[in-house]
Formats: sequence, C-alpha cells, structure tokens
Amino acid sequence: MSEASATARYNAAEIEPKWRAVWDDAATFEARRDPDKPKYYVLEMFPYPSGRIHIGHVRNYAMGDVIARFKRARGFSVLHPMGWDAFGLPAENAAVERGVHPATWTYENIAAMRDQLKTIGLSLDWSREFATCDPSYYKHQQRLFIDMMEGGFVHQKSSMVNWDPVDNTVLANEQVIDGKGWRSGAPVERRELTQWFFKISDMAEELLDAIDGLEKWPDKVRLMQRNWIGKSTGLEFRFAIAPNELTEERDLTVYTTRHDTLFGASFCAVSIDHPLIKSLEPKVDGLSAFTTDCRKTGTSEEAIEKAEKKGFDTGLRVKHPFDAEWELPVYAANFVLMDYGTGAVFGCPAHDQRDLDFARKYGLSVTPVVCPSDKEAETFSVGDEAYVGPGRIVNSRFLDGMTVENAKAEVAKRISAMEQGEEKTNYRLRDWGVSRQRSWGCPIPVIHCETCGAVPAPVESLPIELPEDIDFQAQGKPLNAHPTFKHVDCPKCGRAAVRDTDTMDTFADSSWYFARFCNPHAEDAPTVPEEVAYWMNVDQYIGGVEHAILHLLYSRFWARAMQRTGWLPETASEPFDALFTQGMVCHETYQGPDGKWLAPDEIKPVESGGYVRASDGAAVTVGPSVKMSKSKKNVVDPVDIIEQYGADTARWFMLSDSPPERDVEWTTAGVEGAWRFMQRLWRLVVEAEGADDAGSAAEDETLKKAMHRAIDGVTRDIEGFAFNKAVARIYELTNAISRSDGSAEMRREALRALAQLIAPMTPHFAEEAWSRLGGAGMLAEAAWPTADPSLLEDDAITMPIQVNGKKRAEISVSKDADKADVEAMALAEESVQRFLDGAPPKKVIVVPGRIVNVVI
RNA sequence: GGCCCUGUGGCGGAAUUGGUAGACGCGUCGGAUUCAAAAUCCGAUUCCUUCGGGAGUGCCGGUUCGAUUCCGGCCGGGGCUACCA
Repeated sequence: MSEASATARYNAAEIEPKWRAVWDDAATFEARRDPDKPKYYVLEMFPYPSGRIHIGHVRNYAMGDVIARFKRARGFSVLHPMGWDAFGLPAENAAVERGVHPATWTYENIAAMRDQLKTIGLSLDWSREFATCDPSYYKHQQRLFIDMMEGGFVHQKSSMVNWDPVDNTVLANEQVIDGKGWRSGAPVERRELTQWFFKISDMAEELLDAIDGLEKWPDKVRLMQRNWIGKSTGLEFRFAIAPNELTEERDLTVYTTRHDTLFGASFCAVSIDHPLIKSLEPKVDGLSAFTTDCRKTGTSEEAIEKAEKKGFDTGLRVKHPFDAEWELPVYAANFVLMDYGTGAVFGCPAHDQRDLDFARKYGLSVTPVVCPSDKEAETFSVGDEAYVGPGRIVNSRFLDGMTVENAKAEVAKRISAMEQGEEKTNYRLRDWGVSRQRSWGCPIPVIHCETCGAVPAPVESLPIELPEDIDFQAQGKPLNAHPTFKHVDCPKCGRAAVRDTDTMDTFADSSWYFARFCNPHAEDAPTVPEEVAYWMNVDQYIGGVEHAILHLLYSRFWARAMQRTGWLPETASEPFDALFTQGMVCHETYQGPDGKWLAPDEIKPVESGGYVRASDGAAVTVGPSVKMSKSKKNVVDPVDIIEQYGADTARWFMLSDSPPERDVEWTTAGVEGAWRFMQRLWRLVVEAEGADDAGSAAEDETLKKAMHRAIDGVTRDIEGFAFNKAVARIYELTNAISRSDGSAEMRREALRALAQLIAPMTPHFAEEAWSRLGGAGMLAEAAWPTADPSLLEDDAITMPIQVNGKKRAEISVSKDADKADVEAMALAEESVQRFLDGAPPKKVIVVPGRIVNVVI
C-alpha cells in the first residue's frame, strides 16, 4: 500500500475505539432526569445471552440507536438502556450436558456478549444494565408476584400438561417431537397438574378495547392481538337431558354463535374432559377406553392437526329446546375443548364443516336451514361442503324467512324468556399458566402449608434465591430434589411447610423489565415513583414481530397489574407508546453435492458464476435467501464483519436499501458497497479539510440548497422510520458535494451538516469527520441541524405537460406563475402542437405547481 | 380452513392527498487513469423502435382529464392463527 492511499483511507479499527472511549469518559449517554427537557425512552427488546451477538441484534440495535441519537440531538433527555433476558432452558441444558452451573454459563455469556455489543458503538446507558437472573432483579419480581396474588391477579388451578413418564418432568410443547419426549423418547402423556395462573382473561375486554388507542403500533400487530384475544358473542343455553339411568344430571349447557341454525341441529358433542363424560366413564361400556385413547394424543399443535375427529355415542339423549319430542344424541368427542365456552356444543352439519364431517362419519342427518339467496329452499342441499354464508332461514318453523341475524335475535329472545340461557361473550384468550418445572428461573414466592394452603412468602424473606448447589442430574425437578431449598416454616401458622419448587415462565421476567430500567438500582422496591413517573412509558419500542403477541400482551397485562398494585403511575397502563417491528436478516443458502449445508466461508466463487466448495471444489447448489440460522449455516458473524470493515460500515449497510420493517438480504457485495461509501466520504472530508479555494457564489448557493433539502428530508425520514430513504438522501448530498465547484468553506459547511445527518447511523465516522472539519465540541452532544424553509424550493419549477395523460414536454415556469400563462405556454410547446394538429384542445387541466394535462 | 399483508428494471428499493414511474444504491456496459491490475473518477443503463414514437408497476376489467396509488374479479408470494363451536 502506498503512503498516499494509507493516509486517505478511513481506518475504522483505530478511529472507532477512540471515540467510544471519549463517549465513555464523558458519560455522554447516561440518562438523567432533566426537568428542562422533554424525555424520550427508546428501548430495543433485550437479548437472551446466548454467548454471541448475531446479525439480527446489529440491525435491531442499530435502528434503536438511530432513534436514540437523533432524539438526543433534537433536545430530548434520552433513556436508552440495555440488559439481559437471562433465565431460560439453554442454560439448564448446558448444566446437564457440561456440568457447569447455569449461573456461571449465563454470566460468562453476558460478559462475552457485552464486549461484542460495545464494539457496535451504541449510545447505551450501561450504568443501568441488569440481568433478569440477578437476585436483585428477581427479588422484585417475587414482590410483584405477591402483590398480584393479593390483588387477585393470580390464582391456582389444575391444567393439562405434557408429561414425560421417564424423565418425570413436564415438557413444553416444543419439546414434544412426534408425541415423544425430546430427551427420553418416551411417549408423552397428558397429565393434570396444579399450577399458578395469571388471570389475564379477566382483563380480556380491557386489553382488547385499549388496542384502539395504540395508534403508533403497526396495524398488523394490533390485529394479531385482537385475534388472539378472540372475542365472540353467542348464546349459552341448556339442553334438557332425557330421563335415563346413567346420570342424575338434568341438563347440558352448550355455547354457540350460530343459534340461528338450531333447527338444523343433529347431535351434541361434549369434551372428553367434561365432568359429565367423566361421570359416565364407569357406566358406559367402551367410553373410558375412548377417552384414554384420545388423551394419548399430545397437546402440541402438530398432534392436534393430525388427530382425526372422533366421537363416541354416550347413549344419552337431549331434548331440543323448542320441541320436547325431538331428541339429539350426545357424543363424547375429541375435538371439543373443555376450556372454551362450556366444553359442549351442538352440531349443525349443514352449516359447519367440522360438524358435517362428523355427521357423515357417524351417519347423522344433515338438514340445511340457511338457504343462499340464489337457491330454492326445496332443492337446496349440502354435499361435502358446509354452507357458511348468509341467506334466509328455512326448515325452521317460526324462524323461516328471517335473516341469519334476525333469527339469532329471535332464538336468543325465546331461550332467555324460557330461562334456559342467555347471550354471552367468550374470549379465546386463556389464563396465563406461569408455573414451570425448571430450575433456572425466578422461584415462585409461595409456601404450601397443609393447614393454611398456599401462603405468599413474607416480603422480608425476599429474594427467595436459587440455591447454588443444584443437582441437575437429579430425577424430576432439581429444585424439588434439593435437600434444603423447599423446607420452610409456614409464615402463617409456623408449622413445617414446603416452598413451591416451580419457577416462573421467563415471559414474566420480560413483562416488566422496561419499568425496572427507570430505577435499576432501587433496592427496596421494584419501582421508584418519581423515576417511573418521569421515564415511563417507553416512547419507542423496537423488536421482532415474533413477539407481537405473547410478550407484548403479557407486558400490557403486567403494566395494568403493576399500576393497580401501586407500582406504576396511572398514565402507564400501556407500557409502549409506539412499537416498531423490524424485519429479519436473511442470507442465501448453500449446499454441497451431499446435501449438507455449507457456510458462506466454506465456499468460493468461480468465474462461470456460482460457487464451489472451498475444500475440494465440489459443486455448490445455491438456495433461496432465508432467515439466518445455525441449522442452515447461512450465517455471518457480526464480530468478523466489524473487525474487517468496522461497526459503522455494518450499521450503514443494515440501514440502507431495505425498509426497516422488511427483511434484508445480507450480501458481501452490499457490505463492500457500504464500505466503499465510507471511504469515498472520507476522501471528501480529508480533501475539504485542507482546501482553501474560493469557488463561485452561484455554486455555493446550489450546494447550500442541496444541504438544506437533505437536512429537511433526513429529519423527516428518521422521524418516520424510513432509514433507507434517509440513506438515499445522504447519498444525494454526498454527490452534490463532490460535484460542487463552490468554495472550500461551503464544502466544509455541507460536510459538517452531512456528518450531523449521518451521525445517528455511523456515529464514530461522523464524530471523526466533525472534529476534522472544525465542528464545535463533541458531535454526540451537538444539536440537530435545522433546515431553512426558504432554501427548500427553487423559484423556477419544471412542470410536465401531458397530452391525454402522457407526458410530452416540460416547461420551466416561475413558482407562482399565473394559471392562464402556464396554459398558454403549454399549448405553445412544439410537441403539444404536433398532437393538436391545428385543432383546439377539448380541455386543459392546470394543477398549479404540479402538472398540465391537455385533453384532445 | 380463517384472518391479514404483498406483487414496480438484472437486483434491493423510491414515488406528499390520484399528478413527470424507476430517486438512491448494487450490478452490468462504455470511457478516463495505469506498463498492467486493484482502487478511483466520468458517462450510460425499463423494454421495443422505421428515432416520429409505441409499450410498461402480477393478470383482466372499472372510476378519472390523469391510476403504482381508488374499486371489482383472477393469479402468484409471504405472515399470523389454527379443532374457538
């Protein structure tokens, strides 16, 4: 390398650490409550400490950092913290596999990842860092749990779980593979277990209503939350059970949203977990074999999807509410859910596909009762496809001729007059089961006493810490097997009792961390009133769309519960004012001739295009660009990228081209393009630094205008999360500067503005450029530039002239030219004349400042 | 199955309320520089063309002086959810 090119080259490896040290020393990014400034809280979803950052983190945090730095420059007091979502299964697995304590494993990972993250140059307040596995964090989570117990937000109930009979442990759905335990390979059973639940379903209506107010959330996420809550309005009513010798029960309560089809009913189906079915099991031959068989099916989505719809005729008959002579058979069925509605339904095969399949299978009648408007009632029949559309009611006695809506109303009215039922709202949203039979999580602060029942642990006894000497090889739950952990005296009666040895779902940890960031070091309480009053809510939350439902819904629930237990101010019921969901980082996939996945650094390009395997030159198949994943090996390590090109280049590339909400494809060419741009800009800076040419005033004016247009545009683009467009404008200004024949002073002024505009994206580079170009103080502390509106528009504008909607010419007119003059000029254009061919135009439309359309 | 989003050059993508389609970048091509290359700089780059123009934002149709944008239908791609009665 020649000496000249060495000086002209931007050396990220040298410059980036230098500025990070300067920011650190000045504590530039420490958040301070400042009564004179508006506050701005920007938060990216905190990472799980897997041990290495991945490229998705870089994209996510680069976006957050753009916002944080931008808002800081705009005069806000910014809170931009970082922490670790540190409890979870991988640490426990490492403990089992390698005999290392989860805490050791986790804290080592955190240390490694923190170092990696710091090289990105994010404007984070590291003084607020914490991990959810710190006892000083989960202590307060236990406190909140106790308060939530007392506030009625938590209760115990039994529920079905996946049980591994060999490992004696509960499995998460994703740990069940083909109906077998992932570790033991034993067939998984469904078992009933008493667990703790957050009563989120009590808040269903409130959580649903408040979605309307989340105007700065993506519509997509709001819709997903609405669907998840799944409100439905229907009718809950009783069928009278015909007298029989099997049961004392007099009636069966069902829930339906299609009460208009009541005269099309041909059976009732009841969940196998319904008390009625349980009571019948010993009395009805074969029923218990049927339910046992059904229970063998796991609870995973996959298992449910594959399961055949099966029923078993219990022999019971119920009477139609409007006709005592009409009896319907009662089936036990595997597709009816006990925890939705009443656990029992009536089937109307003609108008519900699943009911139709069931009826065909068991030879039940299919009577259409809703007739589409283009069909005749006498001839309309249902084949293999149920009719679910609108129409008029037929074959339904007093309902005949009504619309679906009117028939529903009529049935509801009559049923409720008969006192056999009433309209009811149901939600799909279930209570949130939080008990996990894991040992690397926040211990549930409850003591079980034989006399007093479940008693909350005394607040003074918190934290209930995880023991350090857990035997992870122990059968069942290691925490339960620990010799001393669970033994404790009942806080109420003083007798020997046992601790709950379950831990909380890790979603609980991330349901309030945003509040803790406001006062991460408060020892006595989860939150400090003046801190949360100042910083909450999060003004901008950024993360992956994969958390659109659970994490965000749980956080919304916790915020409400915390508010009602006094830990958050009134105004903080919705914790996240604005939400942005960024896209994933994708990469091409490569496979060798043996079908094995190859990493990008295991292949090399060949001249004919395409790639071969680097090790042996074997042919490589290039697959589509998909989300980076270890299994497909299509990953690039951000640490390598930063080492090779610098953090600013990586950040710049992540923010260019693709809109932030969309997926971005990582390509070597793209990163190199970004790197070349850094170099090009650097040359402009170095050249301008020492130049003293005078240049022309007219050129200066042109460049000044370009500079102000860029300031205006970039400001609006960052405000609107359109980083790719901001990048394009910065390119435009760069081009304008390098083309300019103006004065060196004007070029320096434009470059200083450019440094300011680019600073949120490439902060180290910008800081270096700023200092070389004579910028005052640290750029990270400088105020955002403002555009002069008078420089944004030119006096003369170019107007397109259309003939019949096709552009034929352009004229240059003054900004506020008279309409008639513009029309005359347009018609005088030669290319317009050619089309007019001497005849007058039919009509001329002049949109001032925009366009002229000549209609002929 | 249900709900939702999306479709623009070779590629990623721009395009205020309906008003110049293809900003900006990548790639490609041509030129300059160089002994040569890399790097860099300059120029071209939607397609067709008889150089007058013609076609063009998945396809078909509609509204409009004017449609990438609004409406209806179809086709392709993606996401979420999934026995929710």
